[in-house]
Amino acid sequence: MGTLRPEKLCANRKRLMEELVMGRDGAAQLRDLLEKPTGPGGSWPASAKGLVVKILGSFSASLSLLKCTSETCEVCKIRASVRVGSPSSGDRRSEDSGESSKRPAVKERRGCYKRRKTSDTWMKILPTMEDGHAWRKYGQKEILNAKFPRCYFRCTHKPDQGCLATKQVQKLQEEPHMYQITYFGHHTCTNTLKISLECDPIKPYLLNFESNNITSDQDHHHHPSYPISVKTECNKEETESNFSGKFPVVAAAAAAEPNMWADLLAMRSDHEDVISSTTTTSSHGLDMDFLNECVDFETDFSW
DNA sequence: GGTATTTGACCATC
DNA sequence: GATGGTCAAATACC
Repeated sequence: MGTLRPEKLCANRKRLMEELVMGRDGAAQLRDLLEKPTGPGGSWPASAKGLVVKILGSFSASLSLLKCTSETCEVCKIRASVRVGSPSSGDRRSEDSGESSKRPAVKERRGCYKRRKTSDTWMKILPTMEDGHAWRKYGQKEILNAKFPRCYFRCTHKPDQGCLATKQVQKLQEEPHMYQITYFGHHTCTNTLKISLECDPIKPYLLNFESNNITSDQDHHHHPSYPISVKTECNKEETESNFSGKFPVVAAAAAAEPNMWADLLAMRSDHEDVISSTTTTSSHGLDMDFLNECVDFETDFSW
């Protein structure tokens, strides 16, 4: 796989963010207008009607962008394959033979060999390779046409709990501070669920997730009420009830879908310049308005 | 001494 | 034969 720049991963994603920001700004303006006295005869001013059209347009555009199937978008390609893929047995040979059957008739060139993306495969681009799980490195390879080697990790709990989750981590060639992380399989091991906001200024939006008595990610989806603690400042921890009281949507979504959050936060970093000029930011640097909006939006959209 | 990482070798795939 | 993924012995670290 060649090296990917985040902005090349999906130009539509960037546009999606811009459309969502426009929609949010429009809604805010509309709210301000609606708080003012209505015009003669009790009718809303023409500017309010124009804003409604603008907002509807933004959200329509956003929805169509979410249907992105761009050939240049690796994320979309992987997700598309995930949607059509069937659960794999974990047998690499059978997986690869399955991929061959879907491949175009044109034989791929050498160096284009890729591990099959199954229903348990997804990719992220993040400023850190930390994701709250314990991984053990088992290999590293120089990859053709890639500046940085690819590192191979498997779950630390594979020997004792048989957890088959693995991941591959590779620095992006043109953005060495970003990591392309490809996950294979879900964790079936048990560990502790904790969400902490890193205080490292280099990665101010990172959330760490550790599950507590969770038997699988599937269970995690079905029971979004696992104990969660959220560190909003260094060495200061908030209880789940405190946090969920302040940010109920964030807490629920974090419990329900940690992977989505990593995606979301990476996306947020990409668009920080756009967001920061239009939204409020909490004391620890995490833009809760933005997160809440994204959560509201994303929870209605299943990949 | 136990655990994690490194790295060359092996194997499957193309 | 080239490439990517994994294994496993050697090494490093705590």
